[in-house]
Amino acid sequence: MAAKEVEKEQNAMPFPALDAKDMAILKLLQQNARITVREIAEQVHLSTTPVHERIRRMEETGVIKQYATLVDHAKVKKGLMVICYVSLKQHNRRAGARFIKDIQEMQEVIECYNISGEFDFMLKVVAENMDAYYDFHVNKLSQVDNMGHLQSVFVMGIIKQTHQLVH
Amino acid sequence: MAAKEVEKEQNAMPFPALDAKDMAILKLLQQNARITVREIAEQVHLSTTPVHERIRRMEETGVIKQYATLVDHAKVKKGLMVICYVSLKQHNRRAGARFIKDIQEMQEVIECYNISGEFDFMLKVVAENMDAYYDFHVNKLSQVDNMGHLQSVFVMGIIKQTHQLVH
DNA sequence: ACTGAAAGACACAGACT
DNA sequence: AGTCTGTGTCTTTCAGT
Repeated sequence: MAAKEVEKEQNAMPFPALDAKDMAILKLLQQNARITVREIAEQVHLSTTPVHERIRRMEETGVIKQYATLVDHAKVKKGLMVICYVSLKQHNRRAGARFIKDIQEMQEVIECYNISGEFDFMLKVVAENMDAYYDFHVNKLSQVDNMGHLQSVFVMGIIKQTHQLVH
Repeated sequence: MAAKEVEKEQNAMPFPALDAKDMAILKLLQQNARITVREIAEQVHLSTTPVHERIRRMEETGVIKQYATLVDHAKVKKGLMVICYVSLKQHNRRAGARFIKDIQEMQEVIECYNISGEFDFMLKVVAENMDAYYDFHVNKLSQVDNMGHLQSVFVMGIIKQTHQLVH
């Protein structure tokens, strides 16, 4: 398969509805991004050309966002995972945009969602250990402009972690 | 690259410390699981053989967990994301194990963590829409044995979502 | 551990049904 | 929208630093 990276405007194009064969292809790719087109073709009972064409189209239309390699947290010294809740002092557009920009630049923050409820954002943060997280919390996150309340919830165990949206 | 799937015992083997070249390889693979060995070799200033060997070793030792294809939630009809907090009534080992087994079988639950604080678990749930989530909440999640309190927080916007642990 | 070469497998494009 | 065929590129192995 090609070494070409998927980088498209995510919501730019309309896309035709995915049929059962597209879903079957996606399911296989989800589990193993490096499966060969041949192997997919065999399993979905097509030849390589249409499989190739369908994958190309799903890349183009943004159905496929990325081919990612998932790495063991602990083995790259990111053994601590923390869920962090944030509320801002002010809620105008400028303040929000500034916060978002800051968050996107922080390598420790691997996910950030705008959420309903008493807090404004939920962050997933990874760090080597508690010292590193404390440093991040006190010296980076707390220092962000317009920061209101902050609450940390520690992940003590990973029960399930998957990216399987298609079944 | 091979179409071989990575499926090893996650914590089974010891692994030698990763050096700077391993990290550089991991960084490239994280961003694009389908990059060619040749391209990696060029960028880290090695020939293909050692790159191939290093990747193979990181697969074996579980540093590389999976080559995954990441799919656009909305485009596969999983546009609604909900964070769901769960507390159990009883906290003995059997009750916990039973809950974990049930959760792992639910396709709607894509992540589940054991957490500190007033709740026992945090779940990330995806569904097509609010109706589908309501159905999941009332007819599946609430029905789980030993279920205590349940609280849902809705994701209104995705600010950041990455798997980049190595920089 | 690395380089370089060499064999076989693969992606990808083209002509056609 | 699909199968078949061919070309160039890639993975993967092996002998030699």
